[in-house]
Amino acid sequence: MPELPEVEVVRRGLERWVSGRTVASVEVLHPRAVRRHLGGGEDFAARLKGHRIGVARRRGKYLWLPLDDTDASILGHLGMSGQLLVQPEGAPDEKHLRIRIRFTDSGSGSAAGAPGTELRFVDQRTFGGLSVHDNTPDGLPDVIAHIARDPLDPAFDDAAFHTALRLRRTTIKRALLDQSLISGVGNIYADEALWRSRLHYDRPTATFTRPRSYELLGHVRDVMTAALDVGGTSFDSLYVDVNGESGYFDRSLDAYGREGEPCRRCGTPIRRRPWMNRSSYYCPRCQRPPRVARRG
DNA sequence: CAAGGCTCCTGATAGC
DNA sequence: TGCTATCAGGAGCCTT
Repeated sequence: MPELPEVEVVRRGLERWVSGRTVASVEVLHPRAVRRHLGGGEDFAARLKGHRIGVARRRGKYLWLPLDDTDASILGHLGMSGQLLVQPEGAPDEKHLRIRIRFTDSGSGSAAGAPGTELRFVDQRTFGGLSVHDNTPDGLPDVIAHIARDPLDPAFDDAAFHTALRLRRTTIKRALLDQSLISGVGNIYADEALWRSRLHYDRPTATFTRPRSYELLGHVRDVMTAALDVGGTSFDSLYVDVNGESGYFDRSLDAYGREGEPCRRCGTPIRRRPWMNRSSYYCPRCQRPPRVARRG
């Protein structure tokens, strides 16, 4: 389940292995993988062919590859199970291979004799996908203009985040998952940051003081940075980075997925609660529910 | 306009 | 054995 750290690992892999290469051909093997591309698979392929890939960029969980000499980019989202793999040409197709992108510097067009590589989008659950969009004047694909900056972005405005949080009439975990308020945080890192902050997921955002908001942001950054340092999180074999290497940050999680296991601070068994059609993991002792009566 | 619920999808797993 | 139910969940879209 890729969140910001995992997507950043992928972005770095793309920058290393894909940026600067020119697209020779594109194969779309599953229409759902390009469903955000309004022109369909054929148009997607046509928009890429012959264009050189610029430096890979990322905002939150979105990443994009600018197409040089155009005002457009390939936008990608990994969804739940998406992978961008750089594979040797001729390697057996993955079971859930959705899109294949070949480059001019390999295969039959290769001047060197070395086997070339291709970029593959592999996605079991097909929540992710690739598409081409025009850029805004800021160089952002237009369809993600509503996505907020992420907490690792140097231009992220902590004070504005606190102000926005105070104005919301919602609870803290919902706010953390709202990509128009702060991007890159998913269910896993939300639970981890809340555990570190000793905050219950149902605490109303309107109760947040500035120090509390800042402390939470600090923990969000710390847990993401720690995950980045070990190359991303992996809970099953679905997530691997751009070169197919799994992360292992899941061994360092304190709350997520630890139902019944002792809290690493106080020993109380971690609880799992159904929440918004998913789960929230928290320590019932360290993260006390708000006193305010909850509806429902 | 904001908030919250629904839905898309596949595979692993549990229960009967 | 084989079926069904449940869970994983990001984010666009729709309703209230």
